[in-house]
Amino acid sequence: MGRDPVDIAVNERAQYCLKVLIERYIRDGQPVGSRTLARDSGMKLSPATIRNVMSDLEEAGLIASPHTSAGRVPTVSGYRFFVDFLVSLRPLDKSEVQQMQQQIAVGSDSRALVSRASSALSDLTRMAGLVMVPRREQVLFRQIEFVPLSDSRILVILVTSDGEVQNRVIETAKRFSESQLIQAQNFLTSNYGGRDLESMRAGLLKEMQSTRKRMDEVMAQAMELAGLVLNNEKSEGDFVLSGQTNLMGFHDLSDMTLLKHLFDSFAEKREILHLLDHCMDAEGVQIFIGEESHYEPFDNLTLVTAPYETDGRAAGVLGVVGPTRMDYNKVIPIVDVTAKLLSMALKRK
Amino acid sequence: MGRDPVDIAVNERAQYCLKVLIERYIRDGQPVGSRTLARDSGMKLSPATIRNVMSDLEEAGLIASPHTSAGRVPTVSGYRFFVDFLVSLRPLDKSEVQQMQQQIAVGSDSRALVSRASSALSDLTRMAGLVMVPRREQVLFRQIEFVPLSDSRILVILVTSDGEVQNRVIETAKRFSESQLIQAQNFLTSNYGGRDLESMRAGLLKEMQSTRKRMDEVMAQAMELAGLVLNNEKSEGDFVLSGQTNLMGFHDLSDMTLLKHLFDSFAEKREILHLLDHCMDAEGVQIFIGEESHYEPFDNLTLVTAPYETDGRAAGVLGVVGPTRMDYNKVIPIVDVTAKLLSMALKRK
DNA sequence: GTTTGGCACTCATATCTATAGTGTGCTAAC
DNA sequence: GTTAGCACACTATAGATATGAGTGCCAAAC
Repeated sequence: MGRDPVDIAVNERAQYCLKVLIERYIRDGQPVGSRTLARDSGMKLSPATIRNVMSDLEEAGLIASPHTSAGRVPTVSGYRFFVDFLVSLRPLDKSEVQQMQQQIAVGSDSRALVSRASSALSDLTRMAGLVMVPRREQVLFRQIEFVPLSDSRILVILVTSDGEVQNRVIETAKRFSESQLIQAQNFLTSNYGGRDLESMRAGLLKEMQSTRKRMDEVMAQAMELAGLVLNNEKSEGDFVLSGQTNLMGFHDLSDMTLLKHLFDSFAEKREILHLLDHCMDAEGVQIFIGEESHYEPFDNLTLVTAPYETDGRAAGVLGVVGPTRMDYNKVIPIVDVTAKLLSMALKRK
Repeated sequence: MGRDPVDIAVNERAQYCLKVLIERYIRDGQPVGSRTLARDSGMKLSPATIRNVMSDLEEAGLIASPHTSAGRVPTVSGYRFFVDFLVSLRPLDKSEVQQMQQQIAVGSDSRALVSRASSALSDLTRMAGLVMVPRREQVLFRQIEFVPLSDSRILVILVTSDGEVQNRVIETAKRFSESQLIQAQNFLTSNYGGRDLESMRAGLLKEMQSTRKRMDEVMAQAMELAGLVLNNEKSEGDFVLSGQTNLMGFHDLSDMTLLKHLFDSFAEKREILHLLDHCMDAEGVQIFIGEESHYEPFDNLTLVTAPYETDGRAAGVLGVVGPTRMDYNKVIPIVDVTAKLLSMALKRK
């Protein structure tokens, strides 16, 4: 890996060369040689001089050559240095923002919002868009309904503050009368309405333990039912993915086997959720270049994320996935703005 | 295309050769030559004789050679002849069926059932599984609920006989009181409960036209709301796809661009639904080989479908998608059995 | 008339070779 | 510190050549 990139060896001129080199490489995917770099840089230096500079950069581990006589390409450290210190972000123009705002803000439930945000991300970046659904701690319990389907089957509908509906069919041992069910749902709604799902779940558990004996059988069952719904698979979180197929267009990602692994891991979700969870705490845009994510299917891919919030509290994370050689200047602002727009769209509830 | 495949030229021996050739080609994907075919066929014939037979088969348009000096590969007509007359279906063993039955039958709502059937298909065939969700005509309206979210936003929940829940947030111009909403949902539930969604939709439309003037404002709105939900995107039908990435493993399907188109068309859904619709009427397993589907992304792919039913009436279609060179002997029974199992699982409701 | 062996021919694939082009590293001069 | 020049390394490309699989056809055998 060489020495620390921010080494004395890498002076301002070298940094500028790195910037030009990376931008050039991002543009057309070819290793760039000293000749082209000398021309591109605009500085009045001969290729030979540039070669010395490039040699320094290679020494510092920021660039590398695929083989003896090709130009140089950025290494992961090179990209890292670039996104940390050298990017010149290209802000979206107002019309783009407006269009996007419109696209996202066509209100309704948060699920639809999230889904549209994801589409917006993939459309704008032409890569894969990724939006985590709001974490449960942020979602308040509003109402529960029990709908009898047959003697032993009950449909439980859980409505949350964001207009989201979760439902599940449950098999019960004994039969409940209509009035019993109504009684149960009134109890739950009045006792837990307005609390967030996590605390509701905890409260239910506690209550069930402490009052197991003397509690009305129906109530106990109702709580159990509600508990079942809350134990939903989604409890670990979930995300919406768009534009997965966009990744199939990139020449950089032409290895079918690797791409298959990637897609499988998108479908698997678990590991990726784990990865996204990590980004919740961060302040703004966060970037994982290649192996930095420590998640094998993302090798030679880059993940750009940003957290979004509802009413000032962190609610989730969104981002895009694309080849390491992506247009960071453009992508970073897009992710940033999308997160902000989504936060705004989720606010007025 | 040559003459009609069932030509005089293609006698019994030739058919047998075709069968052996196709099974061999399916096994290892290489064009098969006269030499190997002579050995494989088991008949005591020299390669030279086989060459004559193959020449006849080529004449009939059932096989072709990629170039002058390769073996022969089946054409679409060849596969067609094979699946129509030559397949020796390899029935699943009891344990497989049982395992599958178990996997599918873990009751609950039809959506989950459909989803598990799709997974089963893709797992067993190692290709992509496809299950259309039951058509609306087969689904009965059970209950509707209006949940006020804010002054102008109402959550509409529609419960159907199969335990399926559709929901949608609706913006209304004016505010409704809680009791008005309850009144509306009672009206709808008692008037339309037990009818299928299509007839409910039609009935609502008619009612709204004939009684527009003298109808209670709330009822009108309620009907409009219900109508909105019924006009759901899903009204055209929907399907669940599994194991899409399985298709990325096949050497036959290594063209990334084509695969991208295929995946995009899976996401698009419309055209594929159209295709599946066509298979509803058929009796048993139906097969579309390559261009037979007349749907471009399916060129050099094969779609094997079978309709399934609920309570004796056709309800939907399921199937698998894979390379034309698939193991028909195995796949056809799998699709057949899955359809039957799904029909059984949907029955007891 | 069906089957077979023999032989010439075709074409894809692999291997080698030559060549051109690109870009580097090093050294010596400015 | 910068530049020019030169030898060297490596890739990519094309052409030449060989190899091998498989066909088509014909004449002889069954």
